[in-house]
Amino acid sequence: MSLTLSPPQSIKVCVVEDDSVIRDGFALLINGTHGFRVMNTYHCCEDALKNLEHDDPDVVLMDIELPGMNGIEGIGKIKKLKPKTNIIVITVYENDDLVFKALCAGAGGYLTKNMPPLRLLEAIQEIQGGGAPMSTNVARMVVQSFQKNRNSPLTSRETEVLELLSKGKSYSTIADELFVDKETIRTHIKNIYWKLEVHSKAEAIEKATKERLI
Amino acid sequence: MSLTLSPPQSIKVCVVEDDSVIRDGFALLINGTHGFRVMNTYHCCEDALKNLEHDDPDVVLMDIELPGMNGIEGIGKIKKLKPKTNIIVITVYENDDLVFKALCAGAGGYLTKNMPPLRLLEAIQEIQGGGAPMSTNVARMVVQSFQKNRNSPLTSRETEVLELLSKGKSYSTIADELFVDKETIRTHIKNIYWKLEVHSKAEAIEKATKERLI
DNA sequence: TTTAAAATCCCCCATACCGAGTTATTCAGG
DNA sequence: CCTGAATAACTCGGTATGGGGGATTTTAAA
Repeated sequence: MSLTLSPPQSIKVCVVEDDSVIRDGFALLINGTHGFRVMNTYHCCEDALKNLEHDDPDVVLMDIELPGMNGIEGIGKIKKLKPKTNIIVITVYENDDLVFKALCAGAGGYLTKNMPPLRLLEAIQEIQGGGAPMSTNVARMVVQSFQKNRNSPLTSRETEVLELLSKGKSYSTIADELFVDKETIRTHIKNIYWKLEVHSKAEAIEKATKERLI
Repeated sequence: MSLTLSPPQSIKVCVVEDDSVIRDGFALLINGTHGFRVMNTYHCCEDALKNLEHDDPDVVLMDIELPGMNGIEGIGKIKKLKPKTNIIVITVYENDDLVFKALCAGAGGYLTKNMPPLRLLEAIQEIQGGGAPMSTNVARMVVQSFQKNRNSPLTSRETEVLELLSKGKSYSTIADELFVDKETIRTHIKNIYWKLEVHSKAEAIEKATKERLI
């Protein structure tokens, strides 16, 4: 019989959240549920990082706006120290910029604070089971990020050329890959520049990326 | 009092699925639930496209492997004709390639056929409510696609340079943006090429993208 | 504190690339 | 039949790129 305080199948959780009411609420909910155990709670990333090795959490619930280091930075540092830790962002902010920064930094889930409490427990299980818990809006943002603008001013050939250009290929290489003359590619690119109202490769790629033409 | 066959708040659904058992199962489930209505079911995209204007569905449930046009192509054509239609892919295949192709083509959700039946109804409501229903594995794939390789051989400065290079910027532009000399950028790029064992910009970007270094 | 890695800068060279301007042919779809 | 799309050709001047060499300074790790 094991003498540890929690059974081995318990999911070890840390909470990083500056609002003590929310922090304690989460801790209470999680600790009060069989199969979960809160190792520690913190009001800032700095403290959480100090004890990360000792706490050895499976899942970290992470706020974004925090005193000192913000949550995005914190995610990066936790992932660097312990790459297998699963991090779920829990915040009130749901704007594109923050969502993508958090995911790029290594977050494996993204929820908003107005979720029903039981959703939190589901999410922790979901991320441990190989999923990626997301709020409705975040899921949509993420999926939409794959989709192109359907009102592109570019023809399909022009889009094709611009895509290859954005991969760093030269006019000659593109010409070879598309089995046409280099001059044809030059003409396509001139037309692309004219349509996008730009005067260089970098501007074209920037504009096309921003408007999701490629 | 309205004389239409379904109340205005009913979600109009079409099913495209070549297995008649599954197709009829879905239709029965959806039509048997208040607030949902199946407009039509099809065994191939071609037929679904012919009646798309008439059916005017809010949501299309789309299989991938189909006789004739495959589901990915079908998604693109439906979105072209009626961009506001929400499409949920329902398939047995969950590999990266198919998932990303489907999302790029315009799918707004992606589920597997082994889901519990009620999940289908939830998913239809979810996508109509601005969400993006995904199976556990698909959600994880999608989130992981934002994350970089944490074992990059490149230094942070080199990564920064390669990122700007991949945006189509020239050595001089990169130098200006990073407030260093062009010669410094050239050295960084030489080191990047050496580390990645490549000999050109395009190769470097290709390799870095594949290994998620940028 | 010694060392190694990272970041910075400089030179040469030859080729290929790029942006701008202009014109023109072929072909498919409405 | 006419427009848009894709294709191709020409010139011109300047820039970018890849490869070679060497050097210094700053930072981080051992």
